[in-house]
Amino acid sequence: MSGYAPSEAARRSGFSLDTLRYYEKIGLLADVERTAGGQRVFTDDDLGWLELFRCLRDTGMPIAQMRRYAQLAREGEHTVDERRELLEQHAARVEEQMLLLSRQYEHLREKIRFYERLPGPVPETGQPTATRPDPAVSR
Amino acid sequence: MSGYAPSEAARRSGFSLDTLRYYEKIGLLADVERTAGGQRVFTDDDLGWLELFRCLRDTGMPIAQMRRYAQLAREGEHTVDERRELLEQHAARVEEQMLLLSRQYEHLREKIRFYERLPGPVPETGQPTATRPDPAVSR
DNA sequence: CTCCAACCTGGAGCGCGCTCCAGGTCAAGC
DNA sequence: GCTTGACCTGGAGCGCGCTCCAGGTTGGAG
Repeated sequence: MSGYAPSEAARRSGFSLDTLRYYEKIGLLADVERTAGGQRVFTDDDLGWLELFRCLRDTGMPIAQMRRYAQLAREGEHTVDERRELLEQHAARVEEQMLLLSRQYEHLREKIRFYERLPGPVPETGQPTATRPDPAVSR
Repeated sequence: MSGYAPSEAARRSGFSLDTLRYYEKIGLLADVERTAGGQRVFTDDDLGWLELFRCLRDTGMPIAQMRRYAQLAREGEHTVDERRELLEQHAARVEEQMLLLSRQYEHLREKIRFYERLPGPVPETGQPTATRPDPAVSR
């Protein structure tokens, strides 16, 4: 139920072996267990952390902040407020990010719609088209 | 109505002067006009391109692809199909990106909700909590 | 016991997208 | 005409997040 070889941990977490080692080196993962011979053994708890890191990474949190979070968590219960705060601020940034992304996605779609309205290799007509063909469309 | 000094173009586009020069250097912006003395003069058309680049950049398109797009556009009307294709494929990637982002945002929210349910500095109870406190939550 | 694939370490290198710098030129205001 | 701040160029440097490498060790299968 617990105790995964590095390759297995990589497979399950979706991070590369190198990344797992890197995360440990910079102090994201701390106290990863070892065999007598020094090979890493990842626990379910480690995998839980990795899942969290993936979430934070996918949402664009810089590593320095993840480190801070992990550090706080290791310091104990008295840091829960700060941890929640950190996550909430991050969530707020993610919301902005999603908003921007969907706005820009709409622009992109608009631009594509323009291309679809082109019937074929007909010279672009209408619109105060500039000398260079392309933009002027999305405005 | 047309003809902006570099600083003005930077202000309007939101890109830094260095970035504008960089974009020209690598061939994103081509044929930027110059004064007799060699200083750049940006047109409305240039600003249109910059707006497009911002859209593509904000949605995560790598510069190499933007370059390709700009190149195609410069080649003329016979590349419209390829350009549309390029944008459509990009839009598809953006959709995936938005999906991933909102999924991970939900995880984040879930995690925050966990913190909010903590009444105070009470030891975490319930759940098969691991030795290390923090993750195990978001699973 | 032997083999070999998986693992270890410290440190160098990389790809991206800028950003900064030195040393020189331009041009608008006085 | 002079000053001064905006601009020019080529090229080096940077911050991030890995990724790769050399050279050595471990440990399970046969």
